[in-house]
Amino acid sequence: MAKTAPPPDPDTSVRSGRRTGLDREDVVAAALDLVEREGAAALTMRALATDLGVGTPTIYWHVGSRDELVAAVIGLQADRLAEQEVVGRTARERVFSAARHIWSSSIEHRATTSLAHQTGTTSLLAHRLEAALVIELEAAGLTGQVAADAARAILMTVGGALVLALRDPAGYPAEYRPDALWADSDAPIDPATRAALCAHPDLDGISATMLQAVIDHYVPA
Amino acid sequence: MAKTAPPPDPDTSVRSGRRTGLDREDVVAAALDLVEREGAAALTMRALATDLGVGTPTIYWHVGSRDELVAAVIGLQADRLAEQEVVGRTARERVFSAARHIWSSSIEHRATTSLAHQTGTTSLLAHRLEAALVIELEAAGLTGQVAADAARAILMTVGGALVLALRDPAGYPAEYRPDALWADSDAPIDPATRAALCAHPDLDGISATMLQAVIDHYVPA
DNA sequence: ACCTGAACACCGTTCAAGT
DNA sequence: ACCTGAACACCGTTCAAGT
Repeated sequence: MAKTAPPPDPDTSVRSGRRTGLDREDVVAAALDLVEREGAAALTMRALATDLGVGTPTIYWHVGSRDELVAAVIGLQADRLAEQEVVGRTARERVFSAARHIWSSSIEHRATTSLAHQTGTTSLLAHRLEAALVIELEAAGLTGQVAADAARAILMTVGGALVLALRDPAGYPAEYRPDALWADSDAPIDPATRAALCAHPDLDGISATMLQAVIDHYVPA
Repeated sequence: MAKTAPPPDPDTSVRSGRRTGLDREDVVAAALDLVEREGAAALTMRALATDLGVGTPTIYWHVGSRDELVAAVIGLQADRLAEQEVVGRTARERVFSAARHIWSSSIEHRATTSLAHQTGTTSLLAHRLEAALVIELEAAGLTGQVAADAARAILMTVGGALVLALRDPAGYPAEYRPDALWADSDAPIDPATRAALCAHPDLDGISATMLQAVIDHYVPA
């Protein structure tokens, strides 16, 4: 539903000579595509330029710098996520729905989420969904500081689960992986507990449970 | 209380000629010091080599690669954090104390925490304090899956607050800062709520409140 | 206004060569 | 065993120059 730019003048869209008919919008979309395809680390100015068939300085002309490009990419992704519809009949159900959208879309587009995470632009990525959350909270009767606190508490719950979900065990040496740490730990811990700590956690389930608890605490039934 | 290496042979400690008397331990300690002093981004192999007065390849000889160096740095910081003592009389108080250690030390050493965050080694940084948490949970009567779930829920709560606390507003363009996003947002939100969302959140307070709620949920009184 | 080739100062990493 | 100088292939960024 995002407003799409009208097609450029046919004469300039014929990419003869130096004009490529490239738009800032095109550059940002290609960057997001690159991240989703090949991961956050693959987003280099040169790789993006190659994808678009232009020289590297062209990217700079359109977006200014890599930091601005990243911000624009995260912003675009945020726009796309904002299309998701909040469902549910009760206030609690609808708040839960909005919060779960943040969780599931972050997992689904984990490369982009990681990019936001690494660059500290998470608030930008979450902002639209956060707004949806606040609207539902207000519909449930919360306003002012209480609504803001509730929104933050919910965001913290989702964000905390994402920190655990998005860390890449393949990213660092094997002896530093969580399961190896617990297996090798000399802490006086019960074997059953140790086994549970080594196992792959059900983050989706824990996250949902905590989310429900936080929402029940803030939103009246 | 970490075992310190005995002083090297006096003859080799005289840094004449090629021997520098440098240890892997020294390299990692200098790297951690560099991060704490100048931030996560300042940790480059060349800067570290300059700090230590050696050539860059020397760093590689001692630590292998930058990824391994980062893992070792985070591990060293984890060891230092582990010295903090858990206090409190009741089980809930002690679990709360252990969890707050994770929060406060992460804030206090935010540069190192950011480094762990960016490189996906958070689990490594938190592991020792996590172990302390599990020990207190077991002392409170939880074992196996329940203890592991409780530990994860507590970690998620702390981690979520850290995501919000550690993002650097100066890092990206002004128009993408959280307060600007809320001020410019066209979402139908009550002015009082909007103002509360623009204001600097009391993360320390929210974090403590949520932590207490999670602990009360898992740990019997 | 839009785009390029060529260069700058960085980065992680390697490797033959020294002692 | 430990350390170096020099190089490699990358990176973000800039800039004079083109149309």
